[in-house]
Amino acid sequence: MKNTRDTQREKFEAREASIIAAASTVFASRGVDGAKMVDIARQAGLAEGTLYLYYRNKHDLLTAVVGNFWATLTAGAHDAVDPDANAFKQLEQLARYHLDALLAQFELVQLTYRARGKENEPTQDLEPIRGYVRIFDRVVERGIDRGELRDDMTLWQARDVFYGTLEFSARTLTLRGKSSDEGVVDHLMALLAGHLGCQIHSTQNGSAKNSSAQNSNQTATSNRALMNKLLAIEAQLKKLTSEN
Amino acid sequence: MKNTRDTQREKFEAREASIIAAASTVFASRGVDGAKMVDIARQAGLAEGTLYLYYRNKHDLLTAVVGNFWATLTAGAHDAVDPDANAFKQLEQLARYHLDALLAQFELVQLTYRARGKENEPTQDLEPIRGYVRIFDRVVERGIDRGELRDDMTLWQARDVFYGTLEFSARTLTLRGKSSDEGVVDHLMALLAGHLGCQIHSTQNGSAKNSSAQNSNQTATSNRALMNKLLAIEAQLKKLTSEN
DNA sequence: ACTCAATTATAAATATCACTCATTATAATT
DNA sequence: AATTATAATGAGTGATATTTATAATTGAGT
Repeated sequence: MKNTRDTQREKFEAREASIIAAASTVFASRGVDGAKMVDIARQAGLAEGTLYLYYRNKHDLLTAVVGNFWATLTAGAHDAVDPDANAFKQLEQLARYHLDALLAQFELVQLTYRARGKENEPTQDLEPIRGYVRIFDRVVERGIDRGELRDDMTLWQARDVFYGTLEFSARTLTLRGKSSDEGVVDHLMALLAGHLGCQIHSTQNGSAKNSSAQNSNQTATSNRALMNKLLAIEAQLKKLTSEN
Repeated sequence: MKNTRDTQREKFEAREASIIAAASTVFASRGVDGAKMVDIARQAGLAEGTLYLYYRNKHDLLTAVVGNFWATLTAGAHDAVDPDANAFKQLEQLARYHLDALLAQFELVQLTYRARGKENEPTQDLEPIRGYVRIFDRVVERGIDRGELRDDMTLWQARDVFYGTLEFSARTLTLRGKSSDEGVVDHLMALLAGHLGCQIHSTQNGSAKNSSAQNSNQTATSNRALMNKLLAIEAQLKKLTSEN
């Protein structure tokens, strides 16, 4: 019932996978320009021409490698994020996972830039990256629904802060030869907590103005905000004691 | 007194500049792989072989183009930042200038990634970028000295947030075909203001331990915990007052 | 003004790969 | 076993980065 047809498919996909694996290591170690198609073929145990039965050209192969990389990351990210945690915890988990992954395989991240040639087809090639980014989006959207994150944020801007910061940090850490976090995630989370955090839902704190995106962050989790809160409480306490 | 020696140098540098100019346009329009050395040579009014008297190979030429780009940006940035403004204003000016520059010449930014082959020589090729980044550093350091920014921040982390966010935003905006700011700078500045802003000097909030670079961000995160505790207390208080 | 050496420019020659295709090997079907 | 269909191969082919042998240019010293 499944005999030949499926066996063929399996064989095909196995070979496809072995090509991707071979190409990944060769691209990562020698760089795109340094990677010769013959080398990749040999590494995968194939003749040069055979490669072209599976991938139209070098660029397509690169695209496949990059896509595979991000797809793998996506799978890992799902495991890394605890579905029962609150939005901040989830973002922190995602950030930590992301940074670790970048540090571990920075060469493959670099390849991503080669796969996007110019400003062109936003079709298939970017799809796996989109899927990866969507994880962030879902966490944030869920956080907003639950009232844990402010609902007036601009999603894509938050996204760029998140991924932009982490990627640049990864580059810096890689250049310095560090392979550890160095507090980057804590730093980023503190930054985001102050800005994306939602005070509106958790309190009845009647400062009506903080729905305006521009200046609400000033009130965020800063020491000043804490002090204000303390002063408010102190005032209430005073009122209470004098009433008694 | 300056006769031949200087004249030669001038001639040499003029030709060098014309090569860079030609290469910049060809690289930017056709991409690195699409750019043929012959085309660049012709564009610069030279024969193919002559190029190699000025630059060892295509990659060196690319590096020179990229270096020139960042050097130009550096010059522009100096003009864009008002030396008399406060640190926040300066950062905002720098951010706006940077984002505009990226949007205007995103192709050249992309080239930067090609010039950095692998994790290699942090020698000459990165130098102009370093110079550019140093502008940010100086603004921040000056802000700290003047007490406008907190002195317990980690400079390189702030830098990565700043440039990482702006570059990713530029990419997003470019992909969407927007050429305007779209509030990105405002957003970023609000974010940084909340986190880099100095309350220590304006208040006497004596958290003496935050001079240690490593766990200062922990303190920032625990502000959130503090706030939560405060909110809980406030709620209890409210209940108390309403019961009376 | 004229050599001569050094420098600078040139285009033809070479080397390197990505990619094609005619041929061979393998598997499926009868 | 014979025949057909499918997959794999590696010796070409062409494009182009880089080299190099040759030519032009320059400028100092006479």
